[in-house]
Amino acid sequence: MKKYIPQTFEDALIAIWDQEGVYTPKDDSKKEKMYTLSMFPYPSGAGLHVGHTRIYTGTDVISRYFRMKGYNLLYPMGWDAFGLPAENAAIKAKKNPMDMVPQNIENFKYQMNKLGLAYNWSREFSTTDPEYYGMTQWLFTEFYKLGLLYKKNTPVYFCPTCKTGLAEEEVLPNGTHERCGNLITRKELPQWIFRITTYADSLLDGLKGLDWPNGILEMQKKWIGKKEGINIHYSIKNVEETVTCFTTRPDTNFGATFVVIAPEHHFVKRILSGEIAVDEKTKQEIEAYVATSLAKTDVERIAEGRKKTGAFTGFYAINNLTGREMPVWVSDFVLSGFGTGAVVGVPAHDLRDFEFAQQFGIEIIRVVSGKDGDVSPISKPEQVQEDAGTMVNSGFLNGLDIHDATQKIMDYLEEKGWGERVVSYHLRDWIFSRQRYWGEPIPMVYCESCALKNQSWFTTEQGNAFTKTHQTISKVDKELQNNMAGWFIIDQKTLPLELPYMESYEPTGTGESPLAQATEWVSVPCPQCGGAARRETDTMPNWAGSCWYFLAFAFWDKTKKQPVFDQEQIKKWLPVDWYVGGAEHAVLHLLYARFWMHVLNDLKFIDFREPFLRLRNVGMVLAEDHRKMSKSWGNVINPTDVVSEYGADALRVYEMFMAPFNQEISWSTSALQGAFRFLQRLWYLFHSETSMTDNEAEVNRKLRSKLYKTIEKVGNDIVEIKYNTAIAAMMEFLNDWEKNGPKLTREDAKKMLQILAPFAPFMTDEIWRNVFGEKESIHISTWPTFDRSQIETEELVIPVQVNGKTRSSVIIPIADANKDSVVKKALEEEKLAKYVQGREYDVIYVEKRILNFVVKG
RNA sequence: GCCGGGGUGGUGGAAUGGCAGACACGCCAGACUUAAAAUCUGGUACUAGCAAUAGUGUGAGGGUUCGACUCCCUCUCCCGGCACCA
Repeated sequence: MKKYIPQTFEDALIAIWDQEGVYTPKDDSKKEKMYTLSMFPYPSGAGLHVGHTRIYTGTDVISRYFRMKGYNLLYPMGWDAFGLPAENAAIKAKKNPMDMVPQNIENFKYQMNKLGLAYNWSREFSTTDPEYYGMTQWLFTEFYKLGLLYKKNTPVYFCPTCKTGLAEEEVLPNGTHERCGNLITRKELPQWIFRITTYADSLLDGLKGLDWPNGILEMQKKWIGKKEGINIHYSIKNVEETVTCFTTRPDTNFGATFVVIAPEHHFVKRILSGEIAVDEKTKQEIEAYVATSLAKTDVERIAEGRKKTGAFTGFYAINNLTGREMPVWVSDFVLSGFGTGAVVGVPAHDLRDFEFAQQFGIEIIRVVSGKDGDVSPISKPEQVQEDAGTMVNSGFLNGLDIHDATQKIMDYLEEKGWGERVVSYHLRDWIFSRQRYWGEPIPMVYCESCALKNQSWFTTEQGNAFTKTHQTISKVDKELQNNMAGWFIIDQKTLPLELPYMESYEPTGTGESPLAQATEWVSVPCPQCGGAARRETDTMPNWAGSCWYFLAFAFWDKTKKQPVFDQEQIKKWLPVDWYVGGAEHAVLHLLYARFWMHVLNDLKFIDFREPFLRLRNVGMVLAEDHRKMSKSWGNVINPTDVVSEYGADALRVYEMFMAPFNQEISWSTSALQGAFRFLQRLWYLFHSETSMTDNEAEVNRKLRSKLYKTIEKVGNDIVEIKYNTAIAAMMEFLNDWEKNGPKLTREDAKKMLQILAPFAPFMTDEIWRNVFGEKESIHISTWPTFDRSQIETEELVIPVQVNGKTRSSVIIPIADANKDSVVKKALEEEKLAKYVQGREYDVIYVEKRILNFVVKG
């Protein structure tokens, strides 16, 4: 019999599929559209790893399924090739990334084809293609016009290894850079800032109706971090100064005994500059404290834990509610970037405030009662009461629940003009410039002489007109326009602004981009006055290209000339129906891409707001030793090696079978061999004389029923991304089919082949063509239908319990599966009789499922 | 500390109120073989028993139910995320 040797047909099929155009079908608008997408990869020099194969196979299965179900499918692939890893790899290899990236892409594509991934390659592009990044730049200019982007000197996170500024989201909790793993510092640099915060509410609202994993939704919510509270203004005794504190708990304000401001607070600056007079000793103390706390690295802050430090300013803030004079302290537990950079201390009801008060001997006043009306004084950290309760010692709030008290005091403070309700967010604006070579050049020009005349794009005729017509979306304010003096958008018709090829492009570390060295490229005439001007030399971050690539797939067509931003095609295909990728992008790519789409929707460029309707996460693939695969551990599995040894189908089936799709798995070569055996056993059955027949009389009816149940289960499991149980069901069917040579009709056998096709595209098409003589690929065949009446079997097995414990079971014709017959039959069983005989009992019968005798006494 | 996910045989896992352990890996025994690999057949939660069978069993304890891996409460451990966010 013909042996199962995948190497003898897999490569040939890749060529046949390509030649027949199996995966580049005619766009058929009569069918319902379906857009399936894996997060596109950064094409590293190392090639695909087995983690990639898991995401891509998972997306491939559902895509192939939907195509067979008759959907008009968009299932593309492309390359996210700008960014630090590509550039760092190129520096190491002493090459230009422009030369290296195409080689890496070639290799990735070759490996993907080897895996039998059914991409429509006519849609392929790389974010580094000038036609593509020209549009990324165009979008940048549109965002600029709206006032969402501006340049400013800003303290930023700075990676000394990568020598570039970074966004908040790129810094890991341990203070290292998300890409390179090295420690981060801070630096003040001129940066392009993307005002994502103006979309905080929009991004939060959009999460509502998304079919995404719970954890990812929660992480985005938390990252946006919306908090509703109130800013309370406290005037400072004997000085012309007001300190504003943000709080979500104004209900406790009768218990406020001190105020703490961040070391960066403007009041501190006024004291240190001598603008506000204090005695020399206090000034020196504050100076010393501020200096040490600003010099602290994040690592030192973390190491210090919760220990409270601080310095007294010598000033007092007046609490209008109580008339109390509250000492104003400086401490670094108050963060300058959150709220107002100042907090009011209520030590009885906030653990941090308590720790601070205890450290410096400040009075503690209880204003909320604890459990059972407890109003005892608070002197230990575990007594600090942050939970709900009833107000005490709080004047007109006494007796109220804290939530009612919060509303009442807010109304009161606003009425008196002592404060106003505000909403605060954790989300920060997005630092959007990188001082690196390998990214999209920012299409802006700076003209010194126009800057002196306070001219900018906003003062041009075009700028004026635009700002007027876009007032409802545009968040441009006067201050921002003044900040942008001298800055002009390059003529959009000249896009793409191509990245110059440079012999030497290493990062400088001075805060200046390597592009500044490309003197010819940098100097341009000013679009406004025509005088000498300079191009912006920073580039966009690696996230830029991935913020809209899923739109580009809708209209990209390699077989045609220069693509245009085709709103009709976008409308037709978007949003993405199924988006598959790792959970590591929870607050990076997935937040940024949503932000761009919200803006584009406001601009009416697109007719939807949320780009990804369904998100499914893939679990990591660990090494056989349960550690992460890594060159240094020497435990890396290369998928191409696996394919040459076992074939792509075995690898695919193995990775889909090992565990639920979203769960982490450890590599297991013996389990992979099990997947290979499964395919091999099927192969033999499809090549055996005795397993199939053309004679209806020889058909095994039970087997046919099992087949139809399996077809149904596999289809259901695929759309629930339960690939492991889909494969288990097919294995179960195989076991039945193998036993004692029961027969299927050839037509039924073909159905079995079809439901396996999304998982094992090579073997199934090989058999489809060579055993069944089909002329067209199995992959463009229609998902099997079946006669439902054939599913029902004639007999049922009904388990019989006594007091909920299973003691026996009865086999009964389905027509007789009513309570009386089942009970009668059960009582004939000797095993049962001994539990039931001579005793009183109730009977619970669940139609066709179970029988339970409830014996009394 | 807070948020999210989880704890089931030797291993990966299945079952989401109705026969716990499907399916697979591993292991044991057998067949084929000079032998090994491959392949095939049978067995494989734990305890007692030659066996039929009985008892126990889904992290721990309690509850709801005729019936709980599944629902509720308390606790515990593991994984992921966030964390001096006022």
